[in-house]
Amino acid sequence: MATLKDIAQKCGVSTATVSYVVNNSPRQVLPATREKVLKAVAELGYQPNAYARALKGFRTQVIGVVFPHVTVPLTNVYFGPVLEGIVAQATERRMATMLLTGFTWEETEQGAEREFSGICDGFLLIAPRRDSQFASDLAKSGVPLVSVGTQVAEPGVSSIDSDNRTGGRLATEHLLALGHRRIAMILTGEDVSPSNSGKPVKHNWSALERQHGYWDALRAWGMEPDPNLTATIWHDPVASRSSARRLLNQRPTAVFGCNDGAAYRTVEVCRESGIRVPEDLSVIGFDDIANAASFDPPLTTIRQPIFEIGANAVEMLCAQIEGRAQEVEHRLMPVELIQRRSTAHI
Amino acid sequence: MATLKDIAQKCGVSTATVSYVVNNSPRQVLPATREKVLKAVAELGYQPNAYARALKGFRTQVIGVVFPHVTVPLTNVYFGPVLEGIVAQATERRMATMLLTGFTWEETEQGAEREFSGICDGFLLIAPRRDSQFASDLAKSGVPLVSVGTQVAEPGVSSIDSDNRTGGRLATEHLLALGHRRIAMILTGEDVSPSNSGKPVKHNWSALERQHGYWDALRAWGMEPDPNLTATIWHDPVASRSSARRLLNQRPTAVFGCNDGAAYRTVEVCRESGIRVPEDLSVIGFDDIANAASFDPPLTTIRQPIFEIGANAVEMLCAQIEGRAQEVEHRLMPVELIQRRSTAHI
DNA sequence: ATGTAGAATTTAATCGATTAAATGGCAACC
DNA sequence: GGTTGCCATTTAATCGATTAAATTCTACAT
Repeated sequence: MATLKDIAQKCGVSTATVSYVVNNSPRQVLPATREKVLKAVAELGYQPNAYARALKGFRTQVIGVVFPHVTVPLTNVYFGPVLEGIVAQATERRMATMLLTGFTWEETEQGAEREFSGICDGFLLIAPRRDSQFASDLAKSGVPLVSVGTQVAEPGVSSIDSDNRTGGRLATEHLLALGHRRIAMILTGEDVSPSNSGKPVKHNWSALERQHGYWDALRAWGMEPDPNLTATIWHDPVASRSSARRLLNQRPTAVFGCNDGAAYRTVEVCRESGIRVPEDLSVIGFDDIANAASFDPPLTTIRQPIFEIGANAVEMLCAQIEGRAQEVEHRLMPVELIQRRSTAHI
Repeated sequence: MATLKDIAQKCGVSTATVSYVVNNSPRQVLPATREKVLKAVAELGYQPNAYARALKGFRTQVIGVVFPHVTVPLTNVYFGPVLEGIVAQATERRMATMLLTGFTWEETEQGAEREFSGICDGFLLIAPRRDSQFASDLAKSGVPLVSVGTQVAEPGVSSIDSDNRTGGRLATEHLLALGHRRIAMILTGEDVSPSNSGKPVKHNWSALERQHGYWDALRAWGMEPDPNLTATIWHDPVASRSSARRLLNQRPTAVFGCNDGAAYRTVEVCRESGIRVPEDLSVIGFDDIANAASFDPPLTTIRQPIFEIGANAVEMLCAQIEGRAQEVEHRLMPVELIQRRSTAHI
């Protein structure tokens, strides 16, 4: 690899002069000299060393995306489009995206901090939950940081998410307007398998927000949420099914799944039990993932702008990186009811 | 951010000593000194500056994945799992994955080279075609590089791919064994829209390899490929459909789609034209993407181990990076016929 | 007391850039 | 001729690490 020095030697000038030419510095450089240097640069295929530059405090043009690989694989219906949005927006700004991940959340945080903290101009945190040591550390050291999909506990960390609470309300109001009164909700969470039954369930932040919206709607219609009409499912398919079945035994007339996957699994359980959707039970989801429209029946759901969330996250992060001083911001992206055929009048 | 110097000052030792402790150098360091340094490191939350280290020739533990964003979006059925495999294997090796992309292939190559060439220990190239300036440049400068899914034209560049030619043969033999004789093939390519009709079609490397396998099988059965039984489709859905229709007018009894998407689109065109699959026409795909089994009808296809391709690519790249000297290697991953219901005896 | 081996630590060069400050050269003006 | 001022260029410090070489210190034998 050719260095500044090589160019300088070849041209018989100092490295400073070469640097001025290469960086288009406002310094005066004789046109003849500039010419000579540019020629040598082209000939030797010189590329400035990114590390040396970064050492002098330049931006590296790299965004770190921190996420746990196990719970949120890339092909995930949520994470995939978010990453698409991130990469598209980063590309637009000529930045690269670095994926920082581990097989558990703890490993992810440690790895990101230990190995790569110096390399990125800023970080996007796709944390499944509110508590994050990494977020606290970064926030304290003033490194630009935006949390995606979760408002982390650490104050002072900006975040972006869809307006889950409004979405939860919209979904529930839709069911209420269709005449439903016994409306159940299915949450998702972690570590709730039977083997772990003692410990408290750790729900995803977004699921809890959506539940708040669900409660809001019920209360606005003068109803109090019935704890028996809420169930949690998780990655274990067997346990999830039995949990769903238990819920259906409570005879709800409608189910609000906190995401399309949960809704779809409910539909599957219904099919096995001979419950028709939407005739016997209305089901509404959340997300409007790519194939929600081709479900059988096509799924009524709340659409959230997943791609735009990723793009906005990059935009917010760049604002921080470039020091366009900002208050802490919790940006909420609008959601929208998409009516299809899995919900019907009672 | 705390630096080596800060630690050194706090402990009243030189930076060299701190460096030795931090790096567990074989140098002798008094246990008391070591203790003192480690304590300061913990207290100040010191992290070595990755750039300074890299400048001294250390590995950065970053793999660059170079791909054009437009043609191969992340949620793509092929690219998604490949990237999964890459990230999983990289994570296993405590490396990070940097996504280097642009909106066109040219932009991608320029960007990767211009901005980030110094940052990565090596590169994975997911090039859609054989000719790549970037690959040539990297190969010449000796930067570790593995091409994924394409054998680039530049000699000396290792590659990994599934055994497309064997797969093409397997698919065709399957159809021949079912009694089919008029077997059509659908390729995919770029820049073949009507507005671009003058220029030659640029087919994907993998599609062409599969076509070779198709020819191999036909010839082994004493048949000469009929050019009228080959069509190309591309991103433009309208033009693609008319191309598929033209092909069907040639009355094949079976169609080999060079990937599952192509096969599926053929099935759709058949449905519109009242052609039943597999009764009137057998259709076989390639890839075995995640939902090939839930197609209607479930798609017979050639499975390629997409995830493992990504993982193997990282392994090959790391071998290069670590100097475990290798010949140039073109690794071919095994493929497998998956029989489902879209193909039938004539 | 002196010399010396070996352990512990420090000094200083280095990686490849950037950039403030110093320098050199040249023309214009009194 | 000598001074001034400006332009072009170079010198040298700097970023934060690593590490060969130099140095200091300790302990022990003679």
